[in-house]
Amino acid sequence: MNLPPLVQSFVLHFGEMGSRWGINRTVGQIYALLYVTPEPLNADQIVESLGISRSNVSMSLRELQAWNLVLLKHLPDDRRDFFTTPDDVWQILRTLAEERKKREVDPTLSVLREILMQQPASDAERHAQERMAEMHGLIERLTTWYDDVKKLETDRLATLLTLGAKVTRLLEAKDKIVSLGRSKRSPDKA
Amino acid sequence: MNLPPLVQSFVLHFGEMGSRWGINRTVGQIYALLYVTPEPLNADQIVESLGISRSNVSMSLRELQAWNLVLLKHLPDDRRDFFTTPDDVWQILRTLAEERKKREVDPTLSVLREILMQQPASDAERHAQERMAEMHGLIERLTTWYDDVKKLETDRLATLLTLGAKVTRLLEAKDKIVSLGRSKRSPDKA
DNA sequence: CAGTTATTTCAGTAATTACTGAAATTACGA
DNA sequence: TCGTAATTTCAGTAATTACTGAAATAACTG
Repeated sequence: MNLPPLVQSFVLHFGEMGSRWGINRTVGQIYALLYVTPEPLNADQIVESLGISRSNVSMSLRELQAWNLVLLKHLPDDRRDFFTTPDDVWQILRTLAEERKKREVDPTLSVLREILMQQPASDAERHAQERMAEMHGLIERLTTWYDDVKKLETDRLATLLTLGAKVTRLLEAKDKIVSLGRSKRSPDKA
Repeated sequence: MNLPPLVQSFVLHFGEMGSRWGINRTVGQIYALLYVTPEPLNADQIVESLGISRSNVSMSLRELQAWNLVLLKHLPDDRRDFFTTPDDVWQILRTLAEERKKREVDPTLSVLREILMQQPASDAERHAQERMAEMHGLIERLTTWYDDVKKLETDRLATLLTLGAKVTRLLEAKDKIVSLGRSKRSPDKA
């Protein structure tokens, strides 16, 4: 591997983290390299930079494409494939969230749904189904929220993030106003 | 493996998903089993239920404990260890988020910080640092938000989730009120 | 079309990770 | 203290995953 020291640290770190993130070392390294490099790179440049086999680069790029984490570019008068990552880190975040959901959450959601359709044949199964229903309920809530939030334009999403838990204060305020209005017109029965 | 069919489906699914979630098959299966079983189980019961070796169970329980996903219980007049999962799925979610952040995000954050401290020695390094700064900024924003939100009590968190993107409407309303107030007193210069 | 370059595929091998059984350790109870 | 039950450790092996090099395929060019 022959890279500027700062780049190398970054690339090696992504390689090490790869396994924790559900990708492998090479995939992590290639992603990191593309991310910090200003111009798109072709496969041979990656081979050169990371000191790995051509076939490994080919397979890893395919993997990164499956994750939608990489863009294929073509330069004029050059028939080689060049690759980069999207510039916008928010877009990267969205892609990452979408793909992880698809791989890590959706399959479980559908298995849970399937099991919950069945008739329990014992107390054990009845109890198990109850627990699965709780899990299913939580996951559904989370994914509904996610589907909702992912539609926001980036600057609104950023606002939402910055606001964080402060939103609840806003909610409290709203509650007060609402209950105030209600108490004027028709006070709570409880 | 000798389990009621519904339980078995669930357990096998968690086993299969294990690798995608960064845990292994056995750990996933044990977790699933404990999650749906009403009473705490001891190691031998797990061996029995899943048909795996005693030592594997021991190691996997240790792993689950490292994740804080499992509770150790003791029954009176029985010196064996019994295990369950917490009842509250929201609590489980919090633990999961915390542990994944610790393992998957924090190390990268600290590597980024370290690299960003260094003096770039070339244009390539300068550009790479800019990209890393973008990534660092985004991750910091996300973790700040997370630190903020995780402090909320569960019902507030649930409200926030249910509200989802609708919050932005509330924000728009607030913006209007604020800008209205401002325009009365001292209109924008821009 | 033949020759050249770029990319992919895939069988074999290397590296890593998961699991087992036997032995060691720990924690009691008589 | 000795014996027994519970748990852990760990060396060896099995299973899985990652990677390579050679061969095949695809995409162009003259």
